[in-house]
Amino acid sequence: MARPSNRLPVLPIERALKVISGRWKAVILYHLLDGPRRLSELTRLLPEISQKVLVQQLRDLEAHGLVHREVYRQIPPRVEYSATSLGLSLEPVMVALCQWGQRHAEALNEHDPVRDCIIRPARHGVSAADATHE
Amino acid sequence: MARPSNRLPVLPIERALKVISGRWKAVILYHLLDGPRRLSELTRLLPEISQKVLVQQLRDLEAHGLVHREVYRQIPPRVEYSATSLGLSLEPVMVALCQWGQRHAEALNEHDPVRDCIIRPARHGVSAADATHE
DNA sequence: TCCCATACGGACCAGACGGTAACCATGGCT
DNA sequence: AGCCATGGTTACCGTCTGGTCCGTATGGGA
Repeated sequence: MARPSNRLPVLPIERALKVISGRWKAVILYHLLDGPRRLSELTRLLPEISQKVLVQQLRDLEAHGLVHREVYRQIPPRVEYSATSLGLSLEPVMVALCQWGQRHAEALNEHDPVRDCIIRPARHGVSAADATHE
Repeated sequence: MARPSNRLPVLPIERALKVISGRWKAVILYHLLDGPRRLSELTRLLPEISQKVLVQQLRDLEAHGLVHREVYRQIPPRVEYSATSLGLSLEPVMVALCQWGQRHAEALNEHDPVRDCIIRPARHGVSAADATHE
């Protein structure tokens, strides 16, 4: 973890929201659910995010204990970001949020084509129970 | 509903987060789970929020279909805010967020006294199945 | 006539947040 | 010497958000 985690809200729900409601945090976390990713991988997976912002969001997630950052001293450098167990434990909550978001979209502007849920909607045989770190 | 709901993010999870992650929205919504509340009631229940900000948050919630605003033309004026069915449907998600928030608090700074969850942790005989509006 | 309660609305402001663009350090390869 | 890839960082900036303070409209009651 980077810093001793600056003061978060005391109410659990506000704390939870504060921790995951950054502009790209949910999407980033989603891409880490399947295992570690290098920064360059994430950059390629999420071209809409500038690298600076990506690093920023990752560092926030790290500071809040959701993401682990592993540096391999190689040339060229290799840095891997992975979800901690705390980060992984957020998945069901994210799924719930996603499902509610779909419901919300249907309830309001049903004319809009309902987009696929980025958070896995239903898992069959998945292997997200490995490198957990922290 | 106030406005036709300005464009929300397309990804369901981002949409959900955008809709509920205002500074006071979760807490406000919590207080509406049990039924309609007058603005003055909410002001008294949540003294830390200035009335202007309270109205602001309520109007956002209304614009996004989570809250219904009922005006009674009386003197002095009477305005009641209540959760719509869409708003009520968010409760389980908020509970999940709250539980995860507690877990997060314990995982990081367990020395801090774990605060009670503002979102009802387990309900016994509750009557939140009434005025639903929308 | 003045004051009260209710339910706002506008002016103004400071900080957080996200975004662009450019720069930097390392060491291998040619 | 110059270029490449990786993984950053720094400077700067515009917008959004929440916050304070104060004004306003209505009509009842003293």
